[in-house]
Amino acid sequence: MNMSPLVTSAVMHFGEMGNRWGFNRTVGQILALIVLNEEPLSAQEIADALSISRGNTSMGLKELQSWQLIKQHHVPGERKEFFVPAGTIWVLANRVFEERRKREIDPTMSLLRDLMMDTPSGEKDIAVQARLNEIHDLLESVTAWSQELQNLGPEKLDTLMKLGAGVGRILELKDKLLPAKSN
Amino acid sequence: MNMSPLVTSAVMHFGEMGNRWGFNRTVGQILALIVLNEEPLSAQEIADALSISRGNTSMGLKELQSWQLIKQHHVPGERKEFFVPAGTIWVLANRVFEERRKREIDPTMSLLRDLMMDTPSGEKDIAVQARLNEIHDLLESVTAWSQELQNLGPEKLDTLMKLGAGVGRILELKDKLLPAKSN
DNA sequence: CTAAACTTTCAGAAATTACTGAAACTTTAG
DNA sequence: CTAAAGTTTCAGTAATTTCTGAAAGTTTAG
Repeated sequence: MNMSPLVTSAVMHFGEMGNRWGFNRTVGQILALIVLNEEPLSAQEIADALSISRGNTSMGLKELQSWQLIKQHHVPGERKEFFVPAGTIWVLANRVFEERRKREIDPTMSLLRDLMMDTPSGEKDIAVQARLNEIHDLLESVTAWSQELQNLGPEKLDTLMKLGAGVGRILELKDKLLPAKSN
Repeated sequence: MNMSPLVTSAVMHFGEMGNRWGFNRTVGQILALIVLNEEPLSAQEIADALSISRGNTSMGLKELQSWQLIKQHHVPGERKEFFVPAGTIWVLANRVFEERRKREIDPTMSLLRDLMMDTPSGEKDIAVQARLNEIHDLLESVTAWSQELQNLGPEKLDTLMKLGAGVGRILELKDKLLPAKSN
């Protein structure tokens, strides 16, 4: 399995981006390689193509599976396991998003809730709690909203995006349109 | 400047979260401290409160300024500089979002565009370019949309969020409502 | 059961990233 | 101009993260 220059560039880049996206270089490279190949790849092929150790490859694949970005693919008559992307690009992007939310936002929300329950130990702490509350509410809004978008699915999301600045206008109309909404 | 237990917990947590949010532990702690204090803080006070070196503090403040999350605040009659948050929580959240987009998405979009221009070196590369194109379009949609949200501002965003699943319904109505839209 | 084919684990090495503190620099009061 | 008050830089060190490769583990064919 030797990579074309095109694939090589893309794989290298996704490796560099990897750490910014929440996983490390190798994991990013492995993901790119699997996504860009239509043929399922074995762990050994991946290790060879990327010139990384078999052990590292194994750990990377494990991590990508824990993110649900790739899945195993059994080829009849073959002993070894092959790997393919866990879904369309849209699905993968959602998974990354979701996973990052779990790591980057949820723990903070949870802590903020706890801190808001604590008895303030003085004047200043009351103001601090107000701030924390503000942060909490913002995070809550953002997560609620991002989940909403994920539920919409790609086509509707696309409509929404094409709407662009029109969203503002629609919002203004909304009350007239859905006056008796139940939620 | 000694921190109350409440502030300490929050600061420590934001430190831990720091690296997940794109900056390091110390930078996260400094930000939390500045945001939670209504009084402007000097570099020395920050270094003391967090027990970190003056040099590290200076670098952290510099980074936070480059992210536009804090700004200097001059106290008349005082020689030293003080620091305060660069805006409301909403503004800060937007800045973080924006900055991360620049680091995490823009470089990839740019590379993808370049790779799509390259002459494919074979059969397979054509399929690869199709994939890359798909990724590019998705990223483009996401960034366009996130900018849209930022322009809405917090109040409208809030309306939108309260709407929740209603968004889907509105989308279905949209064509009837804005049949002659120009964008 | 055994051997072959393959995978995973993990201790230590390598690479990367963050932090300290002393020296260099800047600004302002006098 | 000089000294004092403050800030920034950066070489070296410390801490953290990632990677390797050999050993241990697993599965299946026969």
